[in-house]
Amino acid sequence: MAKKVTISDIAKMAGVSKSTVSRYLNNGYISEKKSAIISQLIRDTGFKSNFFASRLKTKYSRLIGIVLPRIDSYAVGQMLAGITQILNEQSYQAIIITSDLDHEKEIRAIHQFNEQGVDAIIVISIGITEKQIEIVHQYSTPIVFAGQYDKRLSCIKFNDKKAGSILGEYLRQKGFKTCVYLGVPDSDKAVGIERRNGFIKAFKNKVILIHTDFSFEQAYAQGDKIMSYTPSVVVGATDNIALGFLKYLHQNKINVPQKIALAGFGGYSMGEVSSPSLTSIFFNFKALGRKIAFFTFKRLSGETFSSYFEDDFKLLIREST
Amino acid sequence: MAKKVTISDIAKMAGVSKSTVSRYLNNGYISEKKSAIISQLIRDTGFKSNFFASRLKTKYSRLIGIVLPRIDSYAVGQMLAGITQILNEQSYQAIIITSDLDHEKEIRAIHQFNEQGVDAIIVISIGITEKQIEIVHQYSTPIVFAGQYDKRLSCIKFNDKKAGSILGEYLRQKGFKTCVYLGVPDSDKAVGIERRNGFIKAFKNKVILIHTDFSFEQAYAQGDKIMSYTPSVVVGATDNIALGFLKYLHQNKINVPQKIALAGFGGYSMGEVSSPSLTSIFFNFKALGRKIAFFTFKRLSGETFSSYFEDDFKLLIREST
DNA sequence: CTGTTAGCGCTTTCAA
DNA sequence: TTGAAAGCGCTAACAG
Repeated sequence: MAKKVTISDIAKMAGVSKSTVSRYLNNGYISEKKSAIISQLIRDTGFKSNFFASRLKTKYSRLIGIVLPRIDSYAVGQMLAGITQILNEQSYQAIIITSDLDHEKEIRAIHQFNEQGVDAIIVISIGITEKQIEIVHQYSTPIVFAGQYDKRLSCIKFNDKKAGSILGEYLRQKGFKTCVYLGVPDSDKAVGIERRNGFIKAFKNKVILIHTDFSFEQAYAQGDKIMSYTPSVVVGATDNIALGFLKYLHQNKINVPQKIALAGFGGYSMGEVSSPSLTSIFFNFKALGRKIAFFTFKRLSGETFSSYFEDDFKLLIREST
Repeated sequence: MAKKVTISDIAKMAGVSKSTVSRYLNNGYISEKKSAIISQLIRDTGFKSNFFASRLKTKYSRLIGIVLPRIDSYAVGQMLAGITQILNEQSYQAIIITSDLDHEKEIRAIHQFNEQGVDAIIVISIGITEKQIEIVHQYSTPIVFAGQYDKRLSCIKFNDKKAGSILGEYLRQKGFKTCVYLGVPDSDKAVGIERRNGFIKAFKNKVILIHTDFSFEQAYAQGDKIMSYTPSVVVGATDNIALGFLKYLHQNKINVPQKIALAGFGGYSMGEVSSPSLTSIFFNFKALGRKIAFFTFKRLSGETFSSYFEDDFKLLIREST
C-alpha cells in the first residue's frame, strides 16, 4: 500500500543528506556515483516526492485553473481538449470549476483558484464585468480570458466580426434580399453584437433582427414570427438556433433551400447530419484551445497583457443554401 | 499584489496564537469574541489559508483526479458535468488528464495522480486491462472505474444489456422481422458485447451483424452492404452510427421509416434534430456522472469495493420507427 | 476555550 | 560537491 517513503528515508539509505537527494531531484548538482545509487533507491522503493511539501517551498504548482461556463457543450469541450493537450505536453495540469453561466460563481472561482495557488487562471467567460477587471488587477496570478474581449485584460477569442462578415458576404453574393437574423442578447458581446454587426455590414441588404436565447426550443417556437417576415434566408447566431428553426420548417413542410435558405455559426457536427446539411461558419475551437494554452504560457513566462483574435474558421457551404 | 498574509500575521494582529486562528478556520472550537475579531481581520487583510501548507499537514487534498478517454465527446462532457457538479458542492475539485483512448496513457495518468496526492481517482475507461487491475491493488487511493466493468474493481456503468433488450423488445413488438445491427468491436465490452447481446436476445427474430467503428463516416460507407440484406430495421450501436447510415438513406432517397426503420443508442440531441428524428435509448450521462461522484465519496468514506449498474435510461420513440 | 510545542516533507542558503 | 540548519504555513496533540 501507501509506502511512506520520504526524501529522508532515501537519504538515510543512500548514506547522504536530504539536500543531496533534493539536488538529485531538481538541479542535479551531484556526483555520478551518488546519483546512480540514489536513482536505484528511488526505483526500488517507489519513492515519489511529496507534491504539497514541494509546492509549499517553491512558489509554483504546475496547476492551471480553468473556469468554464458549463462543460456539457460542444464548443467548451473542444476548447478544453485543446487546452489540456498543450498543458499536459508541458507537464501542467488543468483543474476546473464550472460557473454555470453565473457571474458571481465565475468570480468566486477566480478567488478560489488564487487561494489554491494555481500558476495561472484561464476563464472561458460569458461576459466580462467591471468586477472581474477589478479582481484581475488585484491578484498577481496571470489570468487569461477567452471568448470575450476587454482591452484592459489579456483576452483571446475568435474574430467574431470577421466571421459574421464572411457569411454576410457569401449570402449577399448568392443574391438573397431579405434576411431574418436570429440573434442572442447583447449581454454576450462576442456572439450577440460583433457577430451580428459583422454580418449586417457585409450583407448590405435588408435584415430583420429577432432576439432569441441559445436554445433549440426557443428558436423552434419563434417559427411563425420568423415566417411572417417572408425572408429569403434565415441566419441563426449559432447552429443550434438555426437547427431549432429547421425543425419548424420540417414540421410545416417548408422546403430548404428551395423555399427558404438557412445558415448558422459553429460548424458543429450536428449541422452536418441534419437534412439538409447546414451551411455554417466553422470555428476551430480545439485550435483556439491550444492557442489559449500557448497564450497562458506566455503570460507565465513574464509577457505582459495583450489580446489575440483568432481567424481559424471557415465557411462551410452545404445544402441549406 | 500578492499580500503574503499568513496565519501568524493574523494571530499577531488579533493577539491570539496561531492555533486559535487555525481553529477558527477549521473546527471552530473558539469563543464568540475572538471569532469576531479574527473574522474581521481576515476580511480586512484578504488573508487566505495556504492550500499547500494545509495539505502537507492533513492527509487530504480535496482533489479528485479524473482520467478521461477524450473530452470532446457528448457523453464524456455530460458525465463530467455531473461529476463536477457534485464534487464542487462538496468543495472537492476535479483535476483532469486525458488518455486519448490510449491504455498506456490511462495507466500513466493513474500513477501521476497518485504521486500528486489526490484523494481519489475516477477513470472513465475504454476497457479494463490486467495491468490496470494490478495498479489499483498496489495503491491505497480509492479508484473508481466508469463505463466498463470488472468484478475485481469498483465499477459503475449503465446496464447496457438491459438497454439493448429494451430496444430489442420494442422493435420485436413493432413487428420487424429482419434487422441489421451495426456493432462496434468486442474490445469495448459494454457497447460492443453487452448492448448487442441484450438486443439480440430480446429481439428474437433475425439479426445480421455488421461491424463498424464509432464514426459517422464508416457507417455511411457501409450503406450498400447493409441494404444488400434488405433489412426492415437497422440499429446502430450508437446514434452516431445510425445517423451515418441515415445520411446514406437520404442520399439514396430511401424513405424512413416507410421503406426502412432506424434506431440507435444514446439519445443525443443530434438524433432529435435529424429528420426523421431518431428512435433511441436515451442514456442519462449527467445523472451517471452524479452517481459516479457519490460512489467515489462512498469509497472515500471507507466503504469497500462494489459495483453499480445504472438504469437511468429510457426508450425515446421518435419518427424513425 | 486557548497557547505551547512539534513537526508534515521538502528546498535552499551557507559553510565546509 | 556535500551537509547542517533553518524554515515554507499550517495543524494537532497536549497541557493548562
